[in-house]
Amino acid sequence: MAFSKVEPDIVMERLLHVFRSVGYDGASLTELASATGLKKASLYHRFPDGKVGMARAVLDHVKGWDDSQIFYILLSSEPAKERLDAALNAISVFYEGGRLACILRAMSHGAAAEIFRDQIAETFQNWVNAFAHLATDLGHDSDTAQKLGESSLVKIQGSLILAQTLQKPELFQDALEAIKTDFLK
Amino acid sequence: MAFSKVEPDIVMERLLHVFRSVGYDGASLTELASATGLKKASLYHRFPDGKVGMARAVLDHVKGWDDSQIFYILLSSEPAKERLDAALNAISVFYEGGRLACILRAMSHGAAAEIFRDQIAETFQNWVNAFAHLATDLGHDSDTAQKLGESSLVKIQGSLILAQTLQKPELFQDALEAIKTDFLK
DNA sequence: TTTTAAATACCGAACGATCGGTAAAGAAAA
DNA sequence: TTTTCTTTACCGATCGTTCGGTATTTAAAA
Repeated sequence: MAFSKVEPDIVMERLLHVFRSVGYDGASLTELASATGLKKASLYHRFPDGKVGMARAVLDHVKGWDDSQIFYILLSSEPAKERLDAALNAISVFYEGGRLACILRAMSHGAAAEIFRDQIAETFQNWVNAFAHLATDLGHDSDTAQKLGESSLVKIQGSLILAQTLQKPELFQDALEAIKTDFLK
Repeated sequence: MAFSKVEPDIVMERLLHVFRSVGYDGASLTELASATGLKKASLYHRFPDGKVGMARAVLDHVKGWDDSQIFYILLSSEPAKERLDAALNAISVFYEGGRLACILRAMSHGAAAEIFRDQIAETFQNWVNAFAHLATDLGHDSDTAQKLGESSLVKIQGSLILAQTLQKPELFQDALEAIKTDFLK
């Protein structure tokens, strides 16, 4: 690498921030460029596939975060209750306590929906499965565990929407608490 | 009105369908025109404020639906349990059993977010309040009723997202069932 | 009842602005 | 010097929007 005025990690963070804030269609190259501090053509040097490539890179980046921060924790060999606490804490950090939107939801409308539908569905399903796995470790039967996995994602996604539109981040924290209660019941 | 190739009700339905499907930024005038059967210039005759005016009209239309189909039912003088059933049924119909997205969520990204933020927040709050009111009628105390109102919206919104991305509409029906269980507990 | 004028609705064509994207040249690192 | 990265300048396409003009309907005048 010759030189880079802006570190790749920073670029990734900024792209993620723009996409999750305004959605795929709402994110113009002009905004992506000014947010990253790179000119449009420089973005195309780093992402030869353009806007689609940037979005794909962001989704891959998030997938890596999921693997290391969520699935790794939920499926580790620690005591089940500690795993649940650790995962919910990591989730709370990632969404800044309910102040940031979910990138998967932001990519589920318009032009991006068709391109990334399968990848988004797979990620959601992985989340459901990981939570369901933890539920079985906590003694729930298979059917109940599946329902708990689904309801966890429902509560995370739904509370993020309400937290942001009503500007009440505590609704997100309440939802995380409710998930914990459900699992330990 | 002189003459009208396409009935206003039809136009409203088509606009609603496009906006909720692809979001505000994702809905181009070209698509809105072809969906309604009107040319772009004709859309501007009916909606002098252009795309923003169309979105506002759609949100007003949905507000009217909320008032007559949800709030009217939830706050009527019928027995509380029957009100709950009727409201959940109406909601299920409006979202076609989980196959259609929420227009409010679709308008929460990008350019539309800034324009309609207050109106969207108000509508969500009205939903929460209506559900909370019903909860008190069912004998729940004030705090519990508030939580039930919030969790109802969380489940509706969250399950709509999962139902559509995972293409499993039954997740939405499950959520409606869960709401009923929560209220009657 | 017929004629005429106003009002209403629609549409083709074009507007300036912005979209995502690219080619070529300059500058820094190797 | 070669390679890597950034930059300026630009492209065609599409964006939301507007204009000039044409149907169709309503209503007043004759």
